[in-house]
Amino acid sequence: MKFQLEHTDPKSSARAGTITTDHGQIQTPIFMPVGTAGTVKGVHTKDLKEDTKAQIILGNTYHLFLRPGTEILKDAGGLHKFNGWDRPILTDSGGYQVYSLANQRKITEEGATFASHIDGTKHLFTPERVMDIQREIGADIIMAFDECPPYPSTYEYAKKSMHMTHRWLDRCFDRLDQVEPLYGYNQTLFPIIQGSTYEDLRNESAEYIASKNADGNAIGGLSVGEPAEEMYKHAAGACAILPKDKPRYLMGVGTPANILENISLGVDMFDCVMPTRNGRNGQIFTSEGIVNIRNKKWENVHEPLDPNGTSFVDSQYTKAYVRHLIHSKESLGAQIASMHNIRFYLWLVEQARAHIIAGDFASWKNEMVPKLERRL
RNA sequence: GGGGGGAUACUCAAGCGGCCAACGAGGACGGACUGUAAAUCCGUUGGGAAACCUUCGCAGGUUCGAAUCCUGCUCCCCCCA
Repeated sequence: MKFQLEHTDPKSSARAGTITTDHGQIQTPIFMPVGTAGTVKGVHTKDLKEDTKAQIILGNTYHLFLRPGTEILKDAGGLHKFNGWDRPILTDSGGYQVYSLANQRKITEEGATFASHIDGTKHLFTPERVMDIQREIGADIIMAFDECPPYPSTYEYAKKSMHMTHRWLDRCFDRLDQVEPLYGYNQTLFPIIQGSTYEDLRNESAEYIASKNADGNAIGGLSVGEPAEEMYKHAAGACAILPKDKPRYLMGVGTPANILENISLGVDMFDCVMPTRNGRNGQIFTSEGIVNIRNKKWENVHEPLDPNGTSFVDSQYTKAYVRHLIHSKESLGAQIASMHNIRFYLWLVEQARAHIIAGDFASWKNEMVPKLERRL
């Protein structure tokens, strides 16, 4: 994997660049739709490619390991072959599940023991095992196995956890050196900054991660319930330390406004379940604000979901119709909402990129953010 | 014609003397959702800010007290002829 930094905004830290992988290029800044179980829920790969214009999607190590399991993925020839997505894929390591499935896990220096949320079976994830599984899944970008401490965490806990994540990182790199990719293309490991919301810890972590000289770096431990200002502060702190010539990935972020603010701070890559999950639950993100499509006020509004929308679902379907579908629990409603939201997120980062290249990103961003946060 | 069962809030449906403005489900309305245990979860749903007022087919009655017991009426369903 290679990263070419092409433009930097004169009035902010926003950047535009190109990531090149063996499955194609990614223009940054980029939003990556989440496809936990090997699918971006409710959206065909054809629509994902041709309509939403997604350039890279996520998968999840923990979920894919439990089901369908790595034997089947290996026999398929890796996740790309299995799900028919021939563009880049990034897999999360399962570190976030260590956090979100907290009530059924145990963390030790060796690794994390989980009880499967599907059948209760116990599994031990070590950094080595997680690297092996990610080899078997075969994503282009793979993530270090980390611990994402909850918000808030005590300083002592955050510090211990961060140091353990650093030791786990070394083990990830060691393992990766010993095991070749299985499918004939390269895989790149991104290490992850931790340290909860403690500035000194986060700086220490960023220094350590930067010292690894990886081809890309991730900012973790944020978007776990902290105030947005806190997130921005720590994203900025990370960007100040991480190398400029490598892509920076802020994990799990966020709202459209969050994304523009973080692009402004120097972040290049984002992922979030929001456009898909919230879309399934009736929340439509638009160029004019946030629409809860279930609300009665849209009942008889026969206008596009987003007047400036660039997905075919925007010209094809009206607010009143999508409200009807969501109310009726018709799966097409969830599908339309997901497609619209993903296309909107990608339109947003495409616009950001265009404005960075044009040199007026900062003023455009300041104009957009209040609109994006408006409740319609 | 004879016998039996039933009518409860927007709908379905519990309750069968006081703890009932009335379980539960659906619907409706509103909210939440940030590296997906989520096509999920939460709240409200007779009126009123409240004291309190009006509700359980209709009309009477028994009782300190009735959606619950009694009488009559009106509708609905089932079985027999």
